[in-house]
Amino acid sequence: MSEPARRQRVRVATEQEIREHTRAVLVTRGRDGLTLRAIAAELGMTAPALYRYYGSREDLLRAVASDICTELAGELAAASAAAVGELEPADDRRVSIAAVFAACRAFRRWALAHPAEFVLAFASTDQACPSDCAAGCRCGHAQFARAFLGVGVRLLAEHGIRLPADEELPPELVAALTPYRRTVLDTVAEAGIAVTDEVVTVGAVHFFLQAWARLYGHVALEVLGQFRFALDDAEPLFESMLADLAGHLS
Amino acid sequence: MSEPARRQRVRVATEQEIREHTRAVLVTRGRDGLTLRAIAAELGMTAPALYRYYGSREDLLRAVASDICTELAGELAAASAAAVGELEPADDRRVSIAAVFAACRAFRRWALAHPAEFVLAFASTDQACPSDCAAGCRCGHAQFARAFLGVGVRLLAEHGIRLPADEELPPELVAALTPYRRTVLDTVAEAGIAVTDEVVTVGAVHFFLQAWARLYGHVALEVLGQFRFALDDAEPLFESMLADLAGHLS
DNA sequence: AACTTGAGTGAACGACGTTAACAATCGGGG
DNA sequence: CCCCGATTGTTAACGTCGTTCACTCAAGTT
Repeated sequence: MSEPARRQRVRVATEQEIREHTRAVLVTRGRDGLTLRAIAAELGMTAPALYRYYGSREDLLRAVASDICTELAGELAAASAAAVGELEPADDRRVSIAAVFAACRAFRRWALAHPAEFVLAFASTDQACPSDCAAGCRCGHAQFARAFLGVGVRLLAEHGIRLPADEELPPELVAALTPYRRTVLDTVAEAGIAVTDEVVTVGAVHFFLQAWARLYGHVALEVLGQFRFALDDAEPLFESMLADLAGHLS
Repeated sequence: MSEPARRQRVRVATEQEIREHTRAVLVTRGRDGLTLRAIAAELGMTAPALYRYYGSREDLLRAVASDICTELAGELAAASAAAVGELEPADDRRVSIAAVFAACRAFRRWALAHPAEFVLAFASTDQACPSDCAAGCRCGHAQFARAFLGVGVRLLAEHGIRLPADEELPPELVAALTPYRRTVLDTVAEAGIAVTDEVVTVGAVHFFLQAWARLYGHVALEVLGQFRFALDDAEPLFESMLADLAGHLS
């Protein structure tokens, strides 16, 4: 029975190799130069061979975008862990805040260093989820959100954070967020992070989504070059955004 | 001498007609169906004729994106003015805040109603400014920012708003923002809005850019469908963001 | 009336995504 | 061992794309 498994293994390896070379072509030749023939040539193949592995160019790009999100999620977790390692473990909540900051800065740095990949994975309509992107979805954004949730939930769980109580939020906001709160709880539990239900409040997921929108907004504007009309260097603006977020948490 | 001017007029009219039909094709057939042949067919022409008016497909799309920004800027100003008209003029600063809110809501509504145009004008790398997008730049984003500046500066000028003094901001942030502050002052003066220099502080432009990043971040995520992993309806989240912005202004 | 200029056409080029028909290779069962 | 079916790759080709070129034709100038 290892025989079909063997075939399967080399097939999966080829698929991965295709995605890696696709990323390489994306980086070196830009999005316009990202043709099937260029990808195949880099692999020593011809373009139609790619159709043995992916149903279409869009399928392939979707898979690559998912790869990018996975890799980025790992980098964020690593950057976060590294930042924690540099601090005294007894330094209470500052450690957790530093972990979140490190992940945010790593996201910005990565995006600026990999603009083409950022646009493909985070600023394209193409590779949106297949409609029912819910709880266990492995698609790009959800998987990537999990990385942020990891550090964020730690911050919530290990140190009491002042956030608006559910009663202070407008009822329609609570209603809109409640399903996602359940998703977060499931995701966190599945990830093995021990956390009681009371710590992940609706206010917490609200803050999380707002923070994500700010982070994404800044980084997307900067990567797309749409801050240049105002700023040469957007880093101080980014840092002040982080400081403002931290202020909400104090 | 009216003869060459006449030629010029019909030429300009044709250029505009081309851009209008380009938008129509973008809306009806989507970005993938936006081919030169489709555009030309809608005009009763053939594709090569378009090259008499635009040097390339990208040139044309850039011009269309600029058109979109101009139109949107007008809509935002109109929505803002309409909201002001609905209130008692004596209602102090609430009027100005309502004007800003109306512009923000109009931006979101427009983006959701015109996703393809939003992506073309606000989420593409292609049509970035020709590098020196500075003071008098007529390119998309700057022109569009002017519309927001209009309502924002009113808010600043007519009613004292509590914003951090320049000394409270990190010095590198002040340094990064000071050139843009001058640009804003010039833009505002050029637009005929009477405002003293003291009202447009570095803190004010800082708040303006932060607010723009939040607004853009939310709307882009929503239009690109990247909130769906969490929310069915992002409007309550949007409204809570506006409320939070207003809180910073109180 | 001859000449210049500008707008528009049709044919064509090279490259693209994709499909179809065909060759080679590989693993498992008589 | 050898043949068989599946898998993986090839080449040739189709239709469409952006773009260029050579050409026509009408309008305006002198």
